[in-house]
Amino acid sequence: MAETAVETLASVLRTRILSGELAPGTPLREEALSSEYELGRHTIRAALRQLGGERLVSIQPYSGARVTLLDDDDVRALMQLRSALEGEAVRLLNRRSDDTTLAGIHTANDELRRACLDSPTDRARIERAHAALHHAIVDAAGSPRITDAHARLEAESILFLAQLRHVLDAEEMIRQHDQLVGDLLIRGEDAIHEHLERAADQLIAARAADH
Amino acid sequence: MAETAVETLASVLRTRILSGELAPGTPLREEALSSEYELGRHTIRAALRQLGGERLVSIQPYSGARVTLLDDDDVRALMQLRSALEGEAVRLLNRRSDDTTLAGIHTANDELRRACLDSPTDRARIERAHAALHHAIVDAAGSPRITDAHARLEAESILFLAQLRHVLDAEEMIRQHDQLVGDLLIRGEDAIHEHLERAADQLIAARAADH
DNA sequence: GCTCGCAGATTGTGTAACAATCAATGGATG
DNA sequence: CATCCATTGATTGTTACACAATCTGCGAGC
Repeated sequence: MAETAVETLASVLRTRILSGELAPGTPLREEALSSEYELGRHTIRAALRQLGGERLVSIQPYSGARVTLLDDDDVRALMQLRSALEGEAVRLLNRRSDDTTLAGIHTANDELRRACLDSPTDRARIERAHAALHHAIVDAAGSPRITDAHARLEAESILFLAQLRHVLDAEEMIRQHDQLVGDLLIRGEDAIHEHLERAADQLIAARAADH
Repeated sequence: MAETAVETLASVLRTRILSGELAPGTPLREEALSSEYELGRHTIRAALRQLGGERLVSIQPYSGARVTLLDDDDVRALMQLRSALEGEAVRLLNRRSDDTTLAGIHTANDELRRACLDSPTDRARIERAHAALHHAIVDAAGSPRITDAHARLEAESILFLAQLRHVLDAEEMIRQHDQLVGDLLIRGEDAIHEHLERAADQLIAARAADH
């Protein structure tokens, strides 16, 4: 059955990164990981290389690996991809749009609201709920292919959310998503395009502000 | 200035894979690469792990790395992403649609036709031209963010083309793209959605045929 | 205060060795 | 003759050690 050490390590680190425990920018030192997990340095390096290929960590020669900090271009490219894909999902959704398919979206939005109100400081929970809502929207389109395609962007999207933490408080999070869900049927794809573009703009503007 | 050995190796292998010199399914043996490039096995392994993260090679425990063979689900997810993105590009394109922006598309299509007629056996050249045409369509939308997002899918798209080789001959390639370019302005995004879906279906059907 | 250079820390790469697993070969058996 | 199983050879997975290459921060000297 043999899951190799490199694979398990990569998957553990991936989880720690996506949960926000390892924040974007955090350095990942080989010796530290080596003694923490009791694995040889080469094993660590292989796992880091793999995560590098997945864009979850960035590797600078002779300076080491750190959790990826998405730069402005990364953010815009990622959001454009999501925008195109989620927009397509919404278009399909509005073509079928029976009430049962929308139930999942409202449930997910309620869950997000509850997370924001119950535990506004537990960002990991909020981010999971946030990702789940967007996932639900894509799912509601009823195309397994779109769901697959969206899943491929999910890891990086969560990385984006981890950076958005300091920009968007829980209240604003609720407000924006209530509006999104309310507008979905009326304004269609434009609603989600705007929603995603606003998020990207907010992060980029906030970063420009602390110059 | 120090480009590390792992990086150069990864980039050399990437090029060889995307040029089609290393066909999908080809095994990549560590010892062989080690003596071919005169590098230690660990260096090879690190590069392979990175390419694994980029999805260009698939690594099976204790059985080694091979150039990724996209399965049906991979193909559908990739095409759905491209479809959403290129569809978005076409929508933008038709909103501006001045003649100069279209010139690039026609040039690229002419180049593709020339490649198919001049050297129908030089698949690498045809694939470059093919990728360039789709790239030109996305470029014509005039949004650098969409271009960025599309670039991220390009490597895997070329991998898809490498597998499409045995399914689509040069003649059919010309026909489908002449139709696509002709329909772009009239039918808009639907034209490109159909174009991409047909390509995916053809590959999947052909594979089902040799069971 | 600034620059230079040195020293320590960290990463990059290689070699050697061995364990773990796979794959194919070949017999033993029905 | 076909089938199953075991052995063997090839390949990958992992480690330890060594050393080179490079970065980084700190202090000496100006």
